[in-house]
Amino acid sequence: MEYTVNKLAKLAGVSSRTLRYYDEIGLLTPKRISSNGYRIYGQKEVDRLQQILFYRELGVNLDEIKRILSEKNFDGLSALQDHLRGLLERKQQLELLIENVEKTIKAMKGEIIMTDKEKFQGFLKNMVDDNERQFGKEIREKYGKDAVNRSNAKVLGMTQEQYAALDKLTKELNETLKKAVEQGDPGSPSAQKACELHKEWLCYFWDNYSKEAHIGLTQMYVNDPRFTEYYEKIAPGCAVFLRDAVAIFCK
Amino acid sequence: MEYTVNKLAKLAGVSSRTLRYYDEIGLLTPKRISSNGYRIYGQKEVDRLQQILFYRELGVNLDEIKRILSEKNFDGLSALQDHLRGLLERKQQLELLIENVEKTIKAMKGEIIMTDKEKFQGFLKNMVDDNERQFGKEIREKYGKDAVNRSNAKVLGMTQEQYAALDKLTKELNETLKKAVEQGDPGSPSAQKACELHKEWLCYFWDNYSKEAHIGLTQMYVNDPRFTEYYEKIAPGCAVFLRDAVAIFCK
DNA sequence: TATTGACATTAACGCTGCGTAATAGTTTAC
DNA sequence: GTAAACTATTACGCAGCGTTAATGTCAATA
Repeated sequence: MEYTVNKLAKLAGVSSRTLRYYDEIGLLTPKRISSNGYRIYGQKEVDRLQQILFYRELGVNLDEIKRILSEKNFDGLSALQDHLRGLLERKQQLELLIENVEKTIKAMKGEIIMTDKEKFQGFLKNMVDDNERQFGKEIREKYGKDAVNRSNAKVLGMTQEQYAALDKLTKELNETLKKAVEQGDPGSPSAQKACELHKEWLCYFWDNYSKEAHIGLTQMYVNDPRFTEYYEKIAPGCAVFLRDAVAIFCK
Repeated sequence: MEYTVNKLAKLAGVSSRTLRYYDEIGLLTPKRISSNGYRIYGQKEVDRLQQILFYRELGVNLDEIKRILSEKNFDGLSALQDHLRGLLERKQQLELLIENVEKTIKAMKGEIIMTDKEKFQGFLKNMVDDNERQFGKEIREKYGKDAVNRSNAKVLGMTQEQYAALDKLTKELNETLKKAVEQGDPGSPSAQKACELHKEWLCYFWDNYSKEAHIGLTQMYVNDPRFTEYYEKIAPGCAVFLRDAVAIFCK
C-alpha cells in the first residue's frame, strides 16, 4: 500500500503540512519521490509515523524523537524517564505559579471586601446622619445611639466590640503609618509597629495570615493604582513605604 | 530620577534587550528620547515596569498585560481569574500527560522485566543443558531434576507452582494467539480468549491491572520494534492483531 | 479536448519573548 | 587622544507547524 501526503495525513490524523515538515527536518522521509515530484510513503513509513506520533503525544519534542528512533539500541524507557523528569519539573513550576496567582487573587479579594466594607460604612454613616438630621433625636430616643451602632455592626457581620476595635485599630494604623512615612525609614521602630498593626488589621479580613501573603498584598498596594491611591491619601509614598517596611517586618 | 536602559534594566533585574522590546511593542515607552537618541525613563516608567513584571511573574503574556494596564477600570482581579483558569487547564493537561507517560513507563518496565526473565530462563536452560552434557546424570542423581527446576524457579523469585503455571500459561497464550491470528478476526472468540489469557499473563508481572494499561501496552507492542519483533515470531502481524483484539476486549 | 476541481509542489512569513550577534555612533575615564 | 563602556538599529534564531501565495499535475466531466 502506497500513500501520497494527504492520504497518509488523513490516515494518521495529521496535516499534510506536518508531513512535509517532518520530511524537511528529516524525521520522516518518503519511501520515494514519484516522477511528478509527489511524496510517496509506504508501510514502513506509516509504522514510523505511528511511532513518531506515539512519542509526540507524550510531549517529546521532535529532535528527541528523532534521536530515540535513530538509536539502534532504542532505549525508549530511559528517554521517557528523562522526559518524565522534565514534565514533573514543569508541573512543579506550574503549581508554584498557580499558588502565587491564587494568593494574589485572595489578597485582591481581601482588599475588595475591605473597600466594600468601607464604602458600606460610609453609606451607613450617611444614613445615620440623614436620619439624625431628619428625625433629630427621635431615633436616638427610640433605640439609643448605641443601638444604631449595634445595628450597623450587625449588618457588617461583626459584634460591636469587634467593630469598635477595628475602627480604633484602623485609626491607630493610619496614624502610625503616617508618622513612620514622615520619618522615612522603613526599618524604624515606628514603621515596624505600623507593620504589626497592619498585620492585626489584616486578620480582621483574612482567615489565615501568612508572611508571603502579607508581602504579596503590600506589593499589590504598589502595583494596583486603585490601592495605591487609597494609601496615598494617608501619606505620599505610603504604599511603597509600607511594602518596604513589611518586607523587613516579614524577614 | 532618570534612567537609561541599562540603569533601569539593572534596577528591575531584566535585560536591556527586554526594555527595547517592550518599547518596540509599545508596552513600556520611555518618558522621552534624549538628543543623542538614548531612551530615558522616569519614575512613572519604573512603576509601570514594576507592574508589568508583577504580572509577567504570574505568567500573564505581554499582550494581556498591555490590555490590563491600559484599561481604565483596571480589573486586575478578573483578569487574574481568567488567567488562573488557563493555568489550571494547562495543569490538568500536564497531569494527564504525566499519567500517560508513567503508564507507558510502567508498561515498558513490565515488558523489560519479562524479557529479562526470558533471557534468564534461556540462560538457565543452557546452563542446565551444559551441566547435563558435562556431568550426565550426576546432577540429577544428586538433586533430582525437580530440584534443579526448583532452584531455577527460586532464582526467579517464584514458587515452582507459579513458575510452572506461568510457563503453561505462556504456551497456551502463544498457541491461542497464533490460531486467532490465522483466523484473522480480532473480534473472534479465540482472539478474545487470547486477550483473557494475555490479561492473566500480565498479572504475573503487574501489581495492578487496568484496561487502559492493557490497551497502552499492546499499543506499545506495535510501536516498539523490539516488542513487535518478539510477537512477530509467534505469527506475522501478531502485534497489530493483539492490539486490535485487546481494544475490543477492553471496550 | 478543453476545462474544472482536487490534489501536489516550493517558498515564505507569522507566532512568543526575547538572546545574540553585527555594525556603528556617543559618552566617559584615564 | 584614545580606549572602554555605553547607546542605537537591524535582523536572525528558537519550535512546530498554520497559513497564504504562486504554480504544476491528475482525473473526470461538458
